[in-house]
Amino acid sequence: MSVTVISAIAGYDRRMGRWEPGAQDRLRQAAMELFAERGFEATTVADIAARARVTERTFFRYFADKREVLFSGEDLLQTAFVDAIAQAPEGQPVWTLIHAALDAGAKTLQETRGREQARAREAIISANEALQERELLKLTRLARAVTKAFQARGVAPTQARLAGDVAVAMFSTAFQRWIEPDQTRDLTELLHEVAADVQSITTS
Amino acid sequence: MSVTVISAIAGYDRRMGRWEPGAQDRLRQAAMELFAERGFEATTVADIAARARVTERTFFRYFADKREVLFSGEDLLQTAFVDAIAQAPEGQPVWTLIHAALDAGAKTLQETRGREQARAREAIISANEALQERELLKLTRLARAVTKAFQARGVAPTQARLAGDVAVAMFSTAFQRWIEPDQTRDLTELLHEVAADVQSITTS
DNA sequence: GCACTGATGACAGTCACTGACATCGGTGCT
DNA sequence: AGCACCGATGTCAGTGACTGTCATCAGTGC
Repeated sequence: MSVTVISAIAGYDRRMGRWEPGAQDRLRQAAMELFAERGFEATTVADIAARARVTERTFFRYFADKREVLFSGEDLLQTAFVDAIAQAPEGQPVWTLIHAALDAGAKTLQETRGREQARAREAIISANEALQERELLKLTRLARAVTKAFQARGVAPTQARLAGDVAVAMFSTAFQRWIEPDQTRDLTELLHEVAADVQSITTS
Repeated sequence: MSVTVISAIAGYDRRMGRWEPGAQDRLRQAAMELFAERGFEATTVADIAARARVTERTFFRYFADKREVLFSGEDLLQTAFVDAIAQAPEGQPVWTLIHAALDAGAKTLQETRGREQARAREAIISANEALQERELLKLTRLARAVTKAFQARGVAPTQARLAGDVAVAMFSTAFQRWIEPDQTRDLTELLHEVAADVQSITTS
């Protein structure tokens, strides 16, 4: 991070090596800036590459496609969910495990990104359908990973799938409320509220 | 339908008008065939257009993009869900309304497509990530429509959102089981099973 | 010195998608 | 009949995302 900032401000000195290091980080940052300034569609990959002082080809060496630059490093969240489920004591009900996973996820999210950065990112994503599609794919992968973690604990396939979907729905809903304007409450607190809401819905 | 088949078999006679009618249906059918034969990526829009006896440009007049040709006519499902919620008697709990919406959706789905056609379509979609993304976007739109319908009945925003997500998760899960090989049970029956599973999960 | 590696550049190519304009049967009006 | 207009389609020239392939050359180890 500090390297990127310094080189971006002071310029890169060729004596330091053949190429300025940190190309991937520069690309990520350039993309975020340009998407925020002009929007996703109005930004070309060539624009991003130019701002990051590399070629377009290099962009595609680091990111599978133009959208992916906004979605790297979410393995952390998945790991948090899965580990929380796998490491919980034996014999606990599914609902308790979902709670544990959600709390672990909230903790990871708040460590990884602050609320303001999360807002900036969501503003970009919500302005573009293609980006929403990618986010939904990532969320579904998360849900399936949770499903797999439940199945590993012996939960029946259908229940495991539903547990994954419900957990992710709860997390997304709480997340949306967390980044609302003027929202000051903690993500964990909102998650507990959401959990109560789910229970009140499924009780006829 | 009969028009399409007849013209496809017998060829089109120019005396019948300037252009062979039913271009959109021909495009849909050509796309399904080619995606099933070669896969989505290995099929170009030019291929589809050629088989449907139109130009590539005409394809894009009917479908916003290459993926969309597999996802038209989903409004019916959404309408079924929303109407079922809107038209239910006053004072019923959310869980009962979800049941009603799901049953209406199941009925619509079984009328629109048979199980075999649903299987063929899912086989194509599950073989390609980009198509999965589009399907997830459609499902999320469905969930949001359900959310809106619940809000219109006075359900609080957060609960309404969760209700939409849970309803769609239940429908997707039951649908997946419905199209499993050798599955003979009815979609409605599977939905009721899934509903019981959700309740058992959310009960600690 | 010297071979080798790994990150990058250079460049040509494919394909999804778009805008602008041309074409010409059908339809209705006079 | 003649004529003007409409609407579905064709034609064509783009732009931009993404890919395959080969060249380059500082650093590294021997």
